[in-house]
Amino acid sequence: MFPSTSKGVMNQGLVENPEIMATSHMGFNLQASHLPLTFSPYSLSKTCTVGGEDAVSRLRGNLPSLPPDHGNDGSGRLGQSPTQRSSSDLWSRTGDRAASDKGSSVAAGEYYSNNKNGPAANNIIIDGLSVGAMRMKKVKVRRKVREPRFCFKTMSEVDVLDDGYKWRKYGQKVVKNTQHPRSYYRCTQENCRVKKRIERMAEDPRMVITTYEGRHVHSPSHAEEESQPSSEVTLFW
DNA sequence: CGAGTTTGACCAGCGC
DNA sequence: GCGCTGGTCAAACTCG
Repeated sequence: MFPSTSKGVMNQGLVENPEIMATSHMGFNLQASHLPLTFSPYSLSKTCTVGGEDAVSRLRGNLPSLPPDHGNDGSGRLGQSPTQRSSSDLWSRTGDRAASDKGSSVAAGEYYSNNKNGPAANNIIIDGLSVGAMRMKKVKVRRKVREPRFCFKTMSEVDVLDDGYKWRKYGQKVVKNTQHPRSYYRCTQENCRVKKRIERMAEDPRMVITTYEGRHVHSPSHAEEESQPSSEVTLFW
């Protein structure tokens, strides 16, 4: 479903929004209790460190959810203003199907291992963005609907991170070349089609790879009590 | 009893 | 065209 890197789709020279934009579009929220944490891309184009001892905690609750159709023209690319475009020139498009489809099992390991910084404690490293595609099944017709995707890895005992949203598991699959199954979750909020995949790295089972797909059209279920002042968030760079 | 999880089956895309 | 693989569905099951 998502173009693989091997097919060269990733290298068409297209420019996407900085991944962090997509991150905020998705209303991404992460709890500090799972540090250390490392964001990673499907492929490298740039590495940014949202440094700080409590970077993750500051992340939580401070990434605004995107209005339902903002920034997505349905073609799989995030909408960009000229201003955004200029800043995104530093970023190259990553694959639409990076961590899925053929080779994805290794993909997880390969793409993430590109991060040479390693899981530095309390540092968040974001080095890429992938715009993905997803299939939607309606009756017997599955149509492709591309959604922005964002993935990161955390060193955590637990698989499912508390990101403030409520998820419902809808599938589990053992992917090739990995001993750990990949779990599929959907946001339980009505009309919210955000999904996330969770799997453990083959190379390092302590590392949990979480891939978000889509954008939340609502606030975190408990954002009110746990969100921080928006002034603390510095996810636009 | 409702919500969430498990799990086998099914389907689509891709490579050969 | 066929086989492989990842993603999704949905019935059965579990849990509170």
